[in-house]
Amino acid sequence: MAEQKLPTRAEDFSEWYNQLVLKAELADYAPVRGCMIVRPYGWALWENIQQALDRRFKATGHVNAAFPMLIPKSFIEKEKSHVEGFSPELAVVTIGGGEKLAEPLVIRPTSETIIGHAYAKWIQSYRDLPLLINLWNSVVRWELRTKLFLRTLEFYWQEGHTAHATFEEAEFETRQMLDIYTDFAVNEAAVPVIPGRKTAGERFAGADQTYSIEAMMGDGKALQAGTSHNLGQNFAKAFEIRYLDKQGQLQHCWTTSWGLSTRFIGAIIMVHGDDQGLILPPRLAPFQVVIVPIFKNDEEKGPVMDLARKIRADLVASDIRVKLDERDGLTPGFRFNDWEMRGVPLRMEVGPKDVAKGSVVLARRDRPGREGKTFVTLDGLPATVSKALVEIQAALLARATQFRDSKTHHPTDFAEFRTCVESGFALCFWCGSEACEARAKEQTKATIRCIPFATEPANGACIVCGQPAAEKALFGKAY
RNA sequence: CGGGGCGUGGCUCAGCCUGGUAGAGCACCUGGUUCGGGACCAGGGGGUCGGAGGUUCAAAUCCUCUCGCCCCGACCA
Repeated sequence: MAEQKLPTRAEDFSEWYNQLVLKAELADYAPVRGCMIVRPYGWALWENIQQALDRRFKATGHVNAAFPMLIPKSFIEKEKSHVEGFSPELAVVTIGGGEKLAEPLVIRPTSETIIGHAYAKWIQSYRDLPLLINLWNSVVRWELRTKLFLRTLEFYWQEGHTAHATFEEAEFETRQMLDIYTDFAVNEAAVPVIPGRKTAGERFAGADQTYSIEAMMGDGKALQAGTSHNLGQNFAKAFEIRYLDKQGQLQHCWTTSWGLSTRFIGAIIMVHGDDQGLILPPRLAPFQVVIVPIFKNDEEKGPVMDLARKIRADLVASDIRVKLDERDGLTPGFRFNDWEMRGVPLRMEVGPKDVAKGSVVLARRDRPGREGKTFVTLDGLPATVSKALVEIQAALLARATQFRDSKTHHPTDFAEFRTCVESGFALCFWCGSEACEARAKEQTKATIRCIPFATEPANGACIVCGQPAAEKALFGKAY
C-alpha cells in the first residue's frame, strides 16, 4: 500500500524508480546483495510478457525445454571468447554434500555451453536440423552494481538456442527473433525500440554478430531490451556440433541464441511511468481495469457492491482482466492514488449515484486527475472498456515514440554530439573504428547502442575523427 | 578494489557532541465517526540501538576491532 508520495522524475529519476518498484509491490530486496524477490504483481506482469513472447516463439516453430542450472566449469572454458567474457562474473559451486567437488560447477550465466553439449549428441544429420529450442529459466551473473530488474545477480529470462545447416539459415533466424522482439516491444509493451547491429566491442562473448533492440527511458538514457546473436560456428566447433549433409559430408552447424529478460519490466516502468507512478500498457497489465466501489454506509454498500460484482462478471466474460477493490476502510481518494501508483490503465468508479443513474465513471491512467474522468452508461460496458483499453495502448506508444524522437538528435560535429548525449540519443556517422567508439565513450560516457538497420545508406564524416563514414550509429548513455 | 556516507520498532529518522538504561512521524491492531481525489479521534502492540570486545557504578552515546548496506569510478541482459 502506498504511504507517501514518490520523488518526481525530474528531482531524482533513479530514486523515483527504486521507490516505485518497491511501493508498487513489483519486487523487493532479497537477503543476498544484488538479488531480488519478484512479488506477485511483478510476476503477473512477467507472466503476461512470457505469454506474449511464447506464442510468438511457438508460431515460428520453437519448442520449450529445461536444462540444468549447474554446468561443469570446463564447459564454459571450451569457447575462448565466451570464457573471457563470462569468467569474471561466474558463481561457482565447489562443495556438494559436504565433499569438495572433483570438478567445480558453475551456476549458468547463460546456457550456450550445456546446449552445445546436448546438441552435439542430438544432431547427426541434416534431417535433424533446424533444432529450435527455447528455455524459460533464471541465470546468475555476479554483477558489481545492481538495480532491481535492470541488473541483478540472478535474473529471469528466456534463452532461445537454435542450430542450422547453413550460415544463411542461422542469420535468418537471428534476425527473425529480433523482429519478434521488436514486434513484442512495440505492439504488446508500447515501447518503441530501435533494432540494429552491435559493434564488435559490445558483442556477446562468443558471437559473430549481435543484434539488439534499444529503447529510450524517461531520463533519455538507453536500455538494451533484447538481444539476438548469430554464433556462427564458434560453439559448434567448440562442442563438435556436426551433421552429415546430403552429399555425405560432415559439417559444423551454425547456431544462434537470443534472450529477453525481466529487465524488460524495468523498460516498461521507465518508458511509461509518470510522477504518480506506473503506467502499464493494457495488453500486459495484470489488471486492465480496477473497480473502486464508493459508499458511505451499509445501506449504500449493498447495491453498490451488487452492481460492481455484476460489472466484474460482465468484464471477465469479455476476457478483460479486472480487479474489484474490496478492501475495507480506505477512502476513495486513497484508492485512486494507490491504483494509479500501480499503473492500472483504467479505473472504474461505482457509487450510489451510478447505481441510480445506470452509469459509471471511467478514468484513464494516461490522463491523470479529475479531468480524465468520463461518465459512461452500463449498456455495452465491456465494449466501451475494450475500446478505451485499445486507445490507451495506442496513446502510450504514440507518447513514448514522440518523446524518444524529440530526444534523438543528428549532430554534425563533436561539440554538438556532446550536448545531445547529455539528454538523449545521437544518431550520426561513425567511421567504424574502435578507436573512435572508445574516444566518444571516454569523453562523453555515451556508447554505441547499435547501428540501426533503418538508416538510409549514405556517406558522411565520422562524428569523432571526421574521416569518411558509410553508416550511422546510435549513441547514448546506457543503463 | 579506490573515494564518500550510513547502520536505532516494518519504513523515514531524532537522541550520541556534554554517558544515567529509548523517542517521533508513517505503517500495523481495536473501537467509533468518516467515505465521488491520499480522513479524523481515542486506545494498543512492537526495538537485547548491526556485531564483538574494552573503559565505567552505569554505554545507543566514549575507545578498538569487525560485519553489512548505499552513492561515485573499471564489466553486463
